[in-house]
Amino acid sequence: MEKQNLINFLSKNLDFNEDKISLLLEDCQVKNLKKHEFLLQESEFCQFTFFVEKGLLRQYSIDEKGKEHTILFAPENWLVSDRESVYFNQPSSYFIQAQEESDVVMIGNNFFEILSEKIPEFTSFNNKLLHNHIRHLQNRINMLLSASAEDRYLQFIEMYPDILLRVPQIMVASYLGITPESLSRVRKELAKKNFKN
Amino acid sequence: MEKQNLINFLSKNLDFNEDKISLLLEDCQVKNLKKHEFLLQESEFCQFTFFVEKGLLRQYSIDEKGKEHTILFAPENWLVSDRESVYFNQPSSYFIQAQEESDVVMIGNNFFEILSEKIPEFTSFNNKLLHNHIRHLQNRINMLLSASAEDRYLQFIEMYPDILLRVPQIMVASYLGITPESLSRVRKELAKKNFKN
DNA sequence: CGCCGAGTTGAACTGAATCAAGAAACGTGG
DNA sequence: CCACGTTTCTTGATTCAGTTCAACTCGGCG
Repeated sequence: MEKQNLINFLSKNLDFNEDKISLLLEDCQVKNLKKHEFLLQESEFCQFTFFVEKGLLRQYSIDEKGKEHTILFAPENWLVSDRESVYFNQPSSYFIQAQEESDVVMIGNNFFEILSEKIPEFTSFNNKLLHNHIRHLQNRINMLLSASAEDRYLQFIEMYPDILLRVPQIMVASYLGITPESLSRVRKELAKKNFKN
Repeated sequence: MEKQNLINFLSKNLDFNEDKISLLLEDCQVKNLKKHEFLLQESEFCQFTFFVEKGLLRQYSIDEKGKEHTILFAPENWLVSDRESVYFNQPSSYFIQAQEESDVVMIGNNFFEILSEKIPEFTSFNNKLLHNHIRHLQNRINMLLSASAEDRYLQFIEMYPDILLRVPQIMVASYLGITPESLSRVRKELAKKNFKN
């Protein structure tokens, strides 16, 4: 079944049997995306939360000078959305793009409410997701406030070793808030150090 | 009544009458803090969410090099907490300190659950708070990724004109992720520009 | 085969950090 | 309420991490 990862994800966290969840998910579409296809573009209203069944998504913004800033990489079993756009009904300032050929479950905005009604415990699960999100953002702010280019890169390797191998360096750089050239130099330095030790 | 701001805040958002809310808040302590007094210190477990009735709180971290990084300023009617510590039961990596003489309502960690039970609509209000928090953090990340020292300062003035006047520059600098010296120069430059125009 | 985006490297530049010193503002205890 | 020490703010000189610009290589894809 094409939504298997999402079903696992929910049934594991909700302790609700797979068949019932499968039933609830019936009217969520699954979309197959080619590499570089967009799920959301700047100024659009974000209509869905996306669950990545397969592949890799990237959420990013483009600033006034035309520079890309990667907000998030979302590999298998991750959720992506522009909560600001969804929740406050604003046009989004982000792009969400498939970085690889991907399968995505499109979760409508009202779906969470529906789920809350049918599964009481879903509310607290949703809460957990929000808290996780907050934790994640908070840590990133801390990193941006305190760490050098090298430290950021090391932290990134530690946290997302798999992603490093799946995206071009230029995008890692835009996640870390440094230029691709700087990242290239940081890597060179690290290689030198590791060779010495 | 000493919790009046919190009562207003909740009754406005919950459309629940003041007396009932007042009753529910009965077992929340109010604490008066002298300037520089701490509500939370690094490595402690955060036991409360704090609602600022009066005064100004600051949440910050200290990195390995001993530098302070301001996470948040919380003036009247703001909530502060280390959600990561509260929710995931971890020792906190933050300090929460009174920046002025302040009155704070201490909201116990189970209080939100209690409220959810008694006021069904509270759940969605809480949701809104979490989304707001996420929006706030997300915007800050965007700023840190894309804006220069001067831009950050201008954004700060725009967003928190009142706070600017209530805290030393050194703390604004630590919020913006720049040194106090740099902030001083940015201000000087801006003063020059404004004089010309 | 030829092209284009990604990565590397070098040289010059620059925004911000660091270090240092002096002036002003603050607060604490006598 | 004054006096003293501490913190904050400013300014200058210097340094440095990271950016910018430009040239060249490499690997993949049409």
